[in-house]
Amino acid sequence: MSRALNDAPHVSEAVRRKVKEAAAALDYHPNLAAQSLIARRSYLIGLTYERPSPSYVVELQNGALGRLENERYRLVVLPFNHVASRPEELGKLLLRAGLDGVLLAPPACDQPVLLDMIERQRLPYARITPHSDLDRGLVVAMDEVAAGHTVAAHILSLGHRRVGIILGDPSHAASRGRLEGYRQAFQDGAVTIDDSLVGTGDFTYDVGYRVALELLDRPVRPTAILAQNDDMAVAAIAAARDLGLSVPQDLSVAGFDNSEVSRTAWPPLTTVHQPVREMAWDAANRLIAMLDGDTDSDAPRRRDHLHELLVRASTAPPASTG
Amino acid sequence: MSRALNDAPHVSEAVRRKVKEAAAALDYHPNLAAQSLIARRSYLIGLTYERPSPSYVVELQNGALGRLENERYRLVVLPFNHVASRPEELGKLLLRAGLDGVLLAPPACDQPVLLDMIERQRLPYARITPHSDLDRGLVVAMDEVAAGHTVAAHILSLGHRRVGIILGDPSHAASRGRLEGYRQAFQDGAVTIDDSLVGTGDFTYDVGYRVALELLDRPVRPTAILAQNDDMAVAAIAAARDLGLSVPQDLSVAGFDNSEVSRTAWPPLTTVHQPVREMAWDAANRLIAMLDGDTDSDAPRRRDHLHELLVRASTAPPASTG
DNA sequence: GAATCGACGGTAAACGTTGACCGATAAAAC
DNA sequence: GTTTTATCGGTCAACGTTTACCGTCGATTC
Repeated sequence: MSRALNDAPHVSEAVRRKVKEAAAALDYHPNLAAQSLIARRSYLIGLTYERPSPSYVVELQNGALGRLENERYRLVVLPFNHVASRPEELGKLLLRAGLDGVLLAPPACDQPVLLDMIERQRLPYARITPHSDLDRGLVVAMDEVAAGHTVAAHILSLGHRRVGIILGDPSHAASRGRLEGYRQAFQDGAVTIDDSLVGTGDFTYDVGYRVALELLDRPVRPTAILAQNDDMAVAAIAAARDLGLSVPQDLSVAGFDNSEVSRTAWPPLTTVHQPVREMAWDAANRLIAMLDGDTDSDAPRRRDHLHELLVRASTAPPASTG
Repeated sequence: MSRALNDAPHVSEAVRRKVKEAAAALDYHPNLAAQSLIARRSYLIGLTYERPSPSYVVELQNGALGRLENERYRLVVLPFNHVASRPEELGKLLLRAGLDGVLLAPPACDQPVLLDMIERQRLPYARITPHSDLDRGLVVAMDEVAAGHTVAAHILSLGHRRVGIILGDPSHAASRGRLEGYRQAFQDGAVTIDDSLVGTGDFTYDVGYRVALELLDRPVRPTAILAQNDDMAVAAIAAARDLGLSVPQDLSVAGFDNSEVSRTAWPPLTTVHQPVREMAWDAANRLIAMLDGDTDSDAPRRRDHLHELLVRASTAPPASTG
């Protein structure tokens, strides 16, 4: 009887205890499929991401799982590459997965086609650090522009004026946001960005290395490099070392993400901490609140988390300011 | 009608086509809970692991997901810390999760209590690199002893005789296996392990750093350090640098895992590649075969994958041999 | 042209749980 | 002692599929 296990009323204590004992003795576990069928819930939450750095993925997962712990919900991981070129495929995958809700990390969270699909099917979703259509769905955001501004301002305040930039994957809106932040900081400092010192990477070490080599091969070498994530920043350090330059004496390098490599690299990277874990927790939290019908309509649909600049040993004033 | 969508016989082409069109028009998706109920299957595969390095987790996941792609099965991640001290809790978690099968990574795969529980409930499972009870369940293994032997033999062949060792978490049987491999290699080379140069870490950077500092503080400093994973090896390099030693001139360092940091570190780490992704793929493959009833009883229950020594720039002959 | 056979479409039971409903029993009030 | 009420335990429909079964219709064969 479901009433006994469910602690429902209209059941005597004696019967309840007996039923529970029997259930324990038989290692009885209620059939989740039947419960799902009647509750019209699968108790599954999806998490989609696209081949970013391992530490980012793990932070995302741990954040979401931290909230799901002690809940009935389980987390299904659904990595998917090249969303930008085939958003409908991901949509189908998500809709077929029988989820109660889905957490969308970049760049999936910025695909209008995808959002249209899952909205049509009324699949609840939360977006983690989206960069477009910020009024759609539940949004957990970090101000990428402000973060970009902070790290660029740090470099400028050290006295650097010839600054190289390694952009991330252009399909990630984060790349544009961070660049916009750089621009504003440069404007504030009355410095102009030298477009010839802006290279495009894709967030990977290998491409970052190549782009860094090109930047350092210029007749007037930059004295600092702003990389849009840590992997590319570490690559820039390696490239500098291979050219006989030492960091931070000959070249300052700043990264982005506060990933594991930023701490284990030498010198440790100056970087920007993104509270990925906290944001994933928050996204899961808000999604669950929606699913469980806690209609706190006073809760804002968007929530901003703060970034943090971590100044470590990879940045210093330029050797000779002249 | 299920027959039309299911491509079953006894359905005319016209009707089948009409049904499929209607289904597509309505964005119809069959209810997975109802299907699960009747099929007595949830089409969920669990993956349990315990707080190892991010790259290891991601490799595990990608391997398993690679096999699950284009299958009905979905992957549920179930990290669980401190299994050794509370295996029954993980057992309950797994049994309540409504899984069709579960992939057990270390150290969960070496908990007899856990295996007992899930066997009693007839939950199929595959174990990835277990170290005890190798005859229980489906086993995907790598010979840790042989791998330890290989890397230790490499260090000895370079001429090192005073070798420091940083062990991993003692609760991981891998730590013991690798150490046993070291021992055999030392024995082969007629070298004795200096127990005062053996420190115990826990696979993390921070503890690895502390242990490395202690080892390098000895009156007779080791000329090489064998770390049982890459994070601790990178920590050892950092510790050496902080003491004014350069790697590999003053100290050789070898790691384990071929993780991302081993490639991005400076100098790049000599390490042992564990085919984690392949093993996870294989484990998922064998688990699915079992679930789908492909009773290839001729398939061995255990399968060994090969390790590979990657010699990079962090190891070299000792500066002065004597 | 009638009978048999095969193919097709419809109907209904089953999966394991929940929750509403109903009858019965015991307790309380008159 | 009888009526009312509250509480408990049991029964049954429902969730959305799948699959077995059955009836019917058309086609083929004698």
